[in-house]
Amino acid sequence: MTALRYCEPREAVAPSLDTTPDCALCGAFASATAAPRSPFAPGALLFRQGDAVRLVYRVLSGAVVSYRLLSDGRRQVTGFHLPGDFLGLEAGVEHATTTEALSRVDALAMERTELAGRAATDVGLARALWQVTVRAFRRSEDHALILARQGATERVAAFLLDFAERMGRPEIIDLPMTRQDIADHVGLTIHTVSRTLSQLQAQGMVEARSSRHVRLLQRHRLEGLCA
Amino acid sequence: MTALRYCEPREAVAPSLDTTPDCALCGAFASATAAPRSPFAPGALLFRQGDAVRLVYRVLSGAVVSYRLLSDGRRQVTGFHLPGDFLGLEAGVEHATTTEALSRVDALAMERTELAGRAATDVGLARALWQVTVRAFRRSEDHALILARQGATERVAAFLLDFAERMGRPEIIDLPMTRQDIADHVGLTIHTVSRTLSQLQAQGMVEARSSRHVRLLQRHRLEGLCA
DNA sequence: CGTACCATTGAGTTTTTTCAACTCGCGTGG
DNA sequence: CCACGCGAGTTGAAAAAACTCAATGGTACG
Repeated sequence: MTALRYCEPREAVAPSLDTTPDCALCGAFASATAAPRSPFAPGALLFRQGDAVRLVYRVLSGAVVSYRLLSDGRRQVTGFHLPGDFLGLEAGVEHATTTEALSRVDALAMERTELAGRAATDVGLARALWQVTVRAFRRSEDHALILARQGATERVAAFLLDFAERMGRPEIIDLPMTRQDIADHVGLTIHTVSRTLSQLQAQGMVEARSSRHVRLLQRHRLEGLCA
Repeated sequence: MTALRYCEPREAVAPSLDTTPDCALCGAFASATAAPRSPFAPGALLFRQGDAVRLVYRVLSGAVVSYRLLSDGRRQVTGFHLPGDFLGLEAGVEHATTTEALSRVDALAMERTELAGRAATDVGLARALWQVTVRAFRRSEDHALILARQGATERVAAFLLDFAERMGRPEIIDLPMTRQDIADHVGLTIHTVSRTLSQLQAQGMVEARSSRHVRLLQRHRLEGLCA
């Protein structure tokens, strides 16, 4: 069940300073005085950039996108969130991103104050919060590296591989986001993303069954691109 | 005194979920069974990418650069560290970066196991560790945004402003790193960085007294570039 | 004073963006 | 049922941005 992914991390990101894997956060959400929120419809906002952090979430189903809007209207997609992911933990007192449901989304909610209160007495929970943040940091640095140093082909390939990995390496990946979302995530225009996908398909690495369903035909070649 | 910067953060990055500013980490380093390490000479490595995390540091003086080497020889500078900064806290069991002294560097060292042990019983310390990581995460996301969406001029301007800010906004900023270091940080080539600086100078926003000493003449115009 | 490293600058090339046109799929309303 | 419109996606051609290659200039240090 992918909802438990962060309790059994398959990423090679080890916990910080100590090595205790930890599911305290999952437990906190499970036992929280939090109702499973009524599901979010596609396009619904879980929270907005600048909002005070009241609730934090754990995604149960569906997909979510987080982004920041720039003053000149450009948009930076900071990440996509899948079942098992936590939302809002790495925020300050204000949310740094707007977070929007891409599909129908079920999530567990928890009061930030309740979580903070528990962490103040529960060292295991405090450590878990830290670990989630460390993972988010690592993910962000990996992403920065791609943005700083890779061309369009590498960026798109890396995105596809990463997303497939997080989906559990299915035969065909079902992309819940638009090309624009991808472009705003990997720092390209929608045109370049589209062209690049067409090129990957022409080279036989990928098959686009429809624009939202992509089959990865030659994972090793894609991985080679991300050197 | 800049060495206490992280105890009195001037960044607008608030602590996570709760608002307690916290200097538990400073205290931990101050009272650690850690010798102030003999200073590092310029070019000396504090640790290497892939090393097990044995010691974590707090910089007292000098400047430090952290970077990751890619398989194809390219290099991504993840950040520069100044007095007051902590090094190695956001790492997993292995360091994700190589960290190198740019100048003569004095630092306090602490055993990772000692810090982890204290954090296991000291909730305040655990929270401080989390907050430092949250800040690193925010910094990384801000950086990713620049890399994803900004042109050369904006990148260089943002770098100069950020560095000046961290130095305490001196009249003239003294860059401890080479052009190559800057280029590898902002995701450009050394040539583009150099050209861009020349342009900023031609436009009167900056004065290069020498290649390592830059005076910011029109901060507002530079800030305008980073819109 | 020469060597080595860092930095700057110019010229040509590559990559990506921009601008524009066109296609596809899908739902709505005539 | 079909025409229409709309948003999403694709593709081509021209323009802009950044990179590569190459040469030159500057500075520190032996």
